[in-house]
Amino acid sequence: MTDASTPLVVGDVSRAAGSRPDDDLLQGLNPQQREAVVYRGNALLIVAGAGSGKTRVLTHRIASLLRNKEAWPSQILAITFTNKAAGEMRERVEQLVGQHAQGMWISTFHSACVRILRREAEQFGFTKSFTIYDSGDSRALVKRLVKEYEADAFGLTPAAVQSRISKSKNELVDAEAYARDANMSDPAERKFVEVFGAYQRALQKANAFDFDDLIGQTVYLFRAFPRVADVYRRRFRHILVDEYQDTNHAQYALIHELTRPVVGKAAEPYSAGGMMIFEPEHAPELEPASLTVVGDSDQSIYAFRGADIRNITEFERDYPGAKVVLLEQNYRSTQNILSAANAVISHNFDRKDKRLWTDVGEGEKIVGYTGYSQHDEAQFVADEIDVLRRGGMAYGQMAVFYRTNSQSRALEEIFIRAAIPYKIMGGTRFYERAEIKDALAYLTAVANPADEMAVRRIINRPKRGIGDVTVETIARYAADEGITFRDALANASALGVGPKLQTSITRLDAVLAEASAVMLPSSGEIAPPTAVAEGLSVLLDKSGYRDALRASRDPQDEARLENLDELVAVAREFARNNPDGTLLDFLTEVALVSDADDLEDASGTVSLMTLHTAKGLEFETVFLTGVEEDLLPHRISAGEPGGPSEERRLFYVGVTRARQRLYLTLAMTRAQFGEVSVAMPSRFLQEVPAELIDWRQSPGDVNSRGGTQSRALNARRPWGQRRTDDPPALRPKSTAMEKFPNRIPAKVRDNGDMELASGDRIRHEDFGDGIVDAVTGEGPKRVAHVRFDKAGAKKLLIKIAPIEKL
DNA sequence: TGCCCCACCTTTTTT
DNA sequence: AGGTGGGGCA
Repeated sequence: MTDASTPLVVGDVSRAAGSRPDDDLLQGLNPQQREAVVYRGNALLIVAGAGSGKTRVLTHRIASLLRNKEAWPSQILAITFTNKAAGEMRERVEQLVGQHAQGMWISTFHSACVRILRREAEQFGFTKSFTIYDSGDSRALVKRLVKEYEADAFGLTPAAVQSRISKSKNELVDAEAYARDANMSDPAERKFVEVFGAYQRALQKANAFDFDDLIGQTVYLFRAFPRVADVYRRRFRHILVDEYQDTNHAQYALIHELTRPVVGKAAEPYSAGGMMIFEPEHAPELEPASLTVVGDSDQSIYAFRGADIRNITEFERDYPGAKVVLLEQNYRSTQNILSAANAVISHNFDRKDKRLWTDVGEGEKIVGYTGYSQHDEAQFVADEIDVLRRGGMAYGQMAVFYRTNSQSRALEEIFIRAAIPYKIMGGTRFYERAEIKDALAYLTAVANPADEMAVRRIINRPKRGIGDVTVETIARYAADEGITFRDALANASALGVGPKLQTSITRLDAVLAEASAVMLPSSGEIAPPTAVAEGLSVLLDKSGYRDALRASRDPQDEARLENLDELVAVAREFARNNPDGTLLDFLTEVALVSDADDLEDASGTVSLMTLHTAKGLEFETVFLTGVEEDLLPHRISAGEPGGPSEERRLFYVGVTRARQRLYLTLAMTRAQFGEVSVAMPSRFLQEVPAELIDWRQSPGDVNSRGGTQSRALNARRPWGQRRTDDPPALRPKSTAMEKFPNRIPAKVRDNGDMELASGDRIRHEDFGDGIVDAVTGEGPKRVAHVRFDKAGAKKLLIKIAPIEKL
């Protein structure tokens, strides 16, 4: 996080004569890639298809700029989508140019903005110790305000309010601007304006930014203070943006601000919040910085949160004279996989045609499988992983993708039973766990005492007998005295609360003060690198937080203690990597780093993740599960403009992650909301040319019950009886193509409105005869509770179960 | 104030 | 189905 603060040098940077110092950087690049590396001009758009080596091109381009002495490291700003991508890029540039990589800014939009805002916060009413609200924090705040303003009476749910605020900010429309254009004759709209305004005031009061503000306020800063903007325009001469198709309007505007020409005359020497800026006495007017963007509109999957695909499609208009380079040769996947991807994505009508190709050959066919249930589907995946593993493929080379996080459950259950090591990427995040948020709130209370939310969060954790009534008393006292909530804790005796409460409050105040002394030593002293970890331990121990967990009889609290230990370990690790890192640096990193970023220890385990998380990754083998209507494409996308296309791109992203083997799997029934429902094969399956898929079990097979047995049933057999002599991969290939020529079968097994009542006798293809105990549910979701003579009690979905009435 | 039970809502994706 | 939050009661 620290910056080498290289003095800014502008002007002639001479080129070495003779052979280019970057010759070796061009080795092994195809002509298009080479052009993308060597082109020099104000604007360059690299349209990079999946797997076309864009990271290579980007890193080599940066290295080339450095090697040729066309730029100092400090003049380079490279923006990536995730911290992980940033780390990888830095590493690869370092491999190419060694120490010269230091001083470059390679980071996400959010991290870059935090660095700028910390330096400039005082320019506009914040202090540099501001904290960052993640979506959970924002949600909590919105929720409180919705309640306070009784906005729910107008049909405004916290989730809706939060999303509207976020969308608005992504369009650079702040609370004031929104209020100006709002339709104030609509009472619900008026209410929203009120809440939006209150939300923003609360953030300001807490000296905090939410995710969207990090970008939006930086843009505001640049526009309101051109002199500040000029500092960064002079500094960053080469700006590179990865995943440009996923930028939203605010991010677009930020880049636009940074790539304006510097028109103002250089002002007097100017120090920007710690960054020493040396400006030559006669700073010349400067050309705009050169801008390189890389993107693929076919991989735009974040429109739902404001990403604007037009940023890439209209790049040439925004930057006249821009050069466009197309990378279509794919170095990742087999031709079969690419053909499937090309075929599916070509169904999106509003795109420029682009066809990925490779010279590595056709490769294996795509394998299709249809399970009876999601457990059955998961069992197939587990069995295949087992077979591939025995064939020599490492677990780390295999990944399972799904559309929604909830789908991971069934997979996990089966994987645990099959003893397959796996790791869930993303998912329920470590940093969203209650105990971690508590611990971070303690740290925040120390780092940014203005953050009332943080103090409120921890004031009664562990239980100190400080309830709502007392909290409000403190809040009122703070307001009356004109001090912060945090400072009010120091005057417990003046609050007019009972002696027991006074003691509790004073103790908490003392703990916070002690930790503060450890982590934020008074001026002059420098906190040792371990200060954060030590301070955190002080907070957790002396507040009684750990003791309370230890004393608890809730078995989950054991795990919570371990999580806290892990957080302390993270703090130590942070200290190792950032010897000068402060408490604020730590909190910043934690707020901006997602779990998806720590993919390092995924070796040796199968990776499970959502399709969104999968973007930018690649695996030898990919299982794309739940390829069903209403799931992929997701039901909710149907109603949104551009939704179905975006889902198709999501499918495309998933398919193109696979290097050699691709599995497309689905289930005929899926339990959702605790209810079983019938699933239909996804339309995307129809869009894959039939000859590319080898169906081990097609939807047609399942519906006609071709004598195969449910794997879920296999799985329930005792271990010894498992048919190890019949591993799935060695089974005769299905000839089901004619039964399911890649068309959604017209004859799904359908019992129609079969009437069943308790007492009826039925016959099931697998379970034999039984008697109906009860029927629950309605319509197509009616479920029969059946006691089978041999197989015991089962619940069956009447509409599709292979049963007949006797 | 704290605990327990019930109702409800979830499940789209994330920096 | 499972988790969370709110409300009511001790």
